[in-house]
Amino acid sequence: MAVTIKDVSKDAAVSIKTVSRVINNEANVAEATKKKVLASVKKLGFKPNKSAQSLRSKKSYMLALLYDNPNKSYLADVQSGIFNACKNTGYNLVIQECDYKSNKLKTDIIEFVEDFKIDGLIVTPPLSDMEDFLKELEDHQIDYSVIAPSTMNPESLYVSSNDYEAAYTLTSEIIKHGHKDIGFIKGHPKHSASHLRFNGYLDAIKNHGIKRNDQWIKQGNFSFKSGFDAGVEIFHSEKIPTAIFASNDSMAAGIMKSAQMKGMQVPQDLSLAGFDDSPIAHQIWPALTTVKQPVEKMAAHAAKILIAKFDGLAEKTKSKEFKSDLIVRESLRSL
Amino acid sequence: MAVTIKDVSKDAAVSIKTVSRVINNEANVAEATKKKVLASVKKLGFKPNKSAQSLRSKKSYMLALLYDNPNKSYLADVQSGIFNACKNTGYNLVIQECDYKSNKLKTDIIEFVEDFKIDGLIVTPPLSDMEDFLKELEDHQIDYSVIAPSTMNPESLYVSSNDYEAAYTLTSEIIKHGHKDIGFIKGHPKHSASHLRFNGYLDAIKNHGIKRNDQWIKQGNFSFKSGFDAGVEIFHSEKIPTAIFASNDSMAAGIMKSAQMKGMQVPQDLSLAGFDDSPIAHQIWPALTTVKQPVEKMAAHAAKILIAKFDGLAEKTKSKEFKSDLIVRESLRSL
DNA sequence: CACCCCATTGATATCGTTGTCAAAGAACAT
DNA sequence: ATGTTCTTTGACAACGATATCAATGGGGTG
Repeated sequence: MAVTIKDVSKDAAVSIKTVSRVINNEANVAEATKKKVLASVKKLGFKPNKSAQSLRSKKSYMLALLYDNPNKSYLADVQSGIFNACKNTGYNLVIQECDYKSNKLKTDIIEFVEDFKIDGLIVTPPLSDMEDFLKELEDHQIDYSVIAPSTMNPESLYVSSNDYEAAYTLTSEIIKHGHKDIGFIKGHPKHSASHLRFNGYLDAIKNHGIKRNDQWIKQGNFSFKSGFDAGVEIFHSEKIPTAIFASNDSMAAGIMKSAQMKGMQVPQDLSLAGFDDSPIAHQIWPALTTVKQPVEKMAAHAAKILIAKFDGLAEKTKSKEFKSDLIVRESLRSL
Repeated sequence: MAVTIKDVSKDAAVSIKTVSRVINNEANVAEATKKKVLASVKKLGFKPNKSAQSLRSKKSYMLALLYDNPNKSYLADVQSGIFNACKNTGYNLVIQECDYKSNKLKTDIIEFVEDFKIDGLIVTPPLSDMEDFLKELEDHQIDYSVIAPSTMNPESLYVSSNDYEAAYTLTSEIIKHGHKDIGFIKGHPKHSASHLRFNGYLDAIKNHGIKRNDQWIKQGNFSFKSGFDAGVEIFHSEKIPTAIFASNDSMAAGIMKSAQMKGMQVPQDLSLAGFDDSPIAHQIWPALTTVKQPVEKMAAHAAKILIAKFDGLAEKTKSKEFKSDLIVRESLRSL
């Protein structure tokens, strides 16, 4: 069988409680004792049994990722980031697909957490925008950290990105390229990012003295199809914009498709910009001008602050805003 | 605190062992007793404590998904499938990113499994092609089920797809459209699917009396860039094929980009086909002719046969081959 | 020197299950 | 009627950690 705490205690000639103290980094253990125990731990290759720890301490060393997101590449990046943050911490990741529209959502998740003794949740959009859901988690004393929350409560754990600024910068860049007629495709109304990006666009054109034209502003939902449909609509207008900024890359790709089907060339007849720098952005031609968020890093940080909280290191690792990068590619041309 | 087995035993006026027997569906419990216990379980809302079960029985009720795959959409589909299969079974999913090139792979995974008492692994390409790795798992008596294995051992648990046939069918379809000059981009040499698809292509052209032209057959690695590079090379040939079949959609998109950059029109100047029906296939224009594998269903089945094995229902749920569908879209035109 | 305090340590109970094994009773054979 | 076997059940130990709380001993104080 595997090495247990008992074996270590025998080898180090101390009680099991002392071993427990050492491996849990508790205070009030003499330096010499600590060294002795750690030597035995290493020598025997002792690893605490997770189930036993979990049973006694009501912790599972499991984080859960909550998601309900159609964007597969986003999901994969988030996972990857969390995974990296968990490495060597003893924590692991369980994933949990949700339906944010389900009215059983709250009870399901709470049951799941209590069932598996999940230590903490990492919540992604659009769940991160559901205030009542987060409230419910708090009521049940469930720890969580939010990626891209709609309101940044300094008490809570979150990572955010500067969507507003990034959209402002990208819009300004389009204007710098000589464009004045700039359309915009809004994202899913339930995502707070949609509003931030839209406001960034609005403020940018306003500050550059460009008047808003609602014929060129369409509601999308982040899906390729919604971008395609928005494109079809816009291209039916009597006047067509010279550039369109879509709130994400999928929708930008949708617009590109509808433009190309109409016989328009990108960027000769129409400049395009997206958001996210998802794989599609450079897998189409011309490649999309877009904004790259450090999704992996953000997710990793979200996991880190949770784990830091559990390990009592909350002071060191705090909620944080991440900066996005503008990536200019061929889909944007100068007029 | 939560309801425990003790509470149930009191309520049902039986011993805790009997309750345990009932919830574990063990034999030799009188029908009347069983009913009584189940009534109490329901009444009190009893749920076994996973940590305690795990500690005592050395099971974790956790499956782990092993992956090392650059294709994010594939990963998301696999996850989704497994997730659905786990629903209502009491099992849950942990994900584990691996590096198939690492020489620590074997020990890392075995350590992970033993550490977390993972009940079973679901192995995806390219790990599923590493015979020595799978052998190692068996040596350690670790249960696993393989998605798309290179050799189908009737003893082992696996789900496979008919890559060879699908590639044969797709190639035949291209030929039916009047093409005789058909290029092929091979996939990652470590994936067994690459060879199956290539062989399907080879046999199809041979059986239709078309001679193989190695100038139009390039080695790729499933990445967009490798497709792009292959396209650039092929378009440097003195004679250019009228159609190219790439072993996956990303590479097909890469070829499309290189063609479009050369001023060629798809499908007017070049027909294209991919494989996988990943999101990119219909997010570019013209949309790709491709092959759709029921990835989610396959992954779900992989999880099901594992769980069935644990629950002793192995007879009912067996390894299985899944059929792919041909999807003809605009990227393929008749000559 | 007696006293107290605090840091350090260990014996033992405990978490909530499942495993072992024996006992009780029913069913069957002799 | 008696012995044998099989089904059903329960008492209690065990899994491997952490929690409680008391014991020990060295150092400081008056």
